[in-house]
Amino acid sequence: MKGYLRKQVANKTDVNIETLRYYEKIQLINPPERTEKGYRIYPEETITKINFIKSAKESGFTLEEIKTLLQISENKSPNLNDVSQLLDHKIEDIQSKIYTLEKMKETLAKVRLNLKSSNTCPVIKTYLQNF
Amino acid sequence: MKGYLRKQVANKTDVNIETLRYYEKIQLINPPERTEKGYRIYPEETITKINFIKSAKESGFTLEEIKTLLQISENKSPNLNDVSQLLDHKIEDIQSKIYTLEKMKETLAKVRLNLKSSNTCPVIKTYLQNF
DNA sequence: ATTGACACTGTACTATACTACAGACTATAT
DNA sequence: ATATAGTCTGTAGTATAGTACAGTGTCAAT
Repeated sequence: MKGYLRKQVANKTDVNIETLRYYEKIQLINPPERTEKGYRIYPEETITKINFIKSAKESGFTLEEIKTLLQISENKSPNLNDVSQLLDHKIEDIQSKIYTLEKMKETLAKVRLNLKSSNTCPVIKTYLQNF
Repeated sequence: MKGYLRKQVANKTDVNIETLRYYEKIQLINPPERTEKGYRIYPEETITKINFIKSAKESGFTLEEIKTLLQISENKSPNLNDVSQLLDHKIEDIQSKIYTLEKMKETLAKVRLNLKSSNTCPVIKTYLQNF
């Protein structure tokens, strides 16, 4: 019987043990196999998936969007054209997030540079001019 | 009396009119000036700020984090060393978000490439190998 | 055989981030 | 003068994403 129990998955991925049940409920992860006595046995894949979900969440995707991303990647959508369109859309989405983050990074780097030289000048001006 | 009424700000930034009051309540934006009769008059700066908040939210920052980002940029923190450290931390944060997004983009691009060639092969494998 | 750590279910509670609404006032246009 | 569109306040309700807990069962070690 290879695989992980709830607690083990929770530890390995550093999420709350209840979160796994929640993700199963909203169908973000597949219901895992069960032992005779009804214990969930998660495959290795679940670990990878949870880690992906964590990353995607941090990058501002909702669980609903992540579900879509996973469906795309698993090629579960019925129509190939739909998938293609969705993919393009998601890729654009991601690109624009990257762009925003890069602007933010630049701005904060500038703020840091100016920190010691002038704490009288309201740095927000430097900052806001970028948005 | 230059500035914008609530509705105007809401329209310009495409947020719900009530969101402005909410952001004021949680001190994400400063309480604006009022007319004699108590109407809020928002300065141009607020528009910029709201737009920034929207971007940052999309990039996965919480309102609490955004508050910090704004405080840093406005140089409102008391201690310069604290600010410097926080800045470094935030910049790293942003960098790691960018990294994740770039991996996701690449992956989806690969999935798109493989779309027509093979819809039998579960693309999730290509996908998950990147995480 | 019993203790302790884990599992199961269902249900309830929480935090974050809004969003809506009621009841009253104000401003502008006809 | 009155209609209507916008403002004010306080308060309540919603969606998302968990998180906790009660009551019960299971397993491994002593």
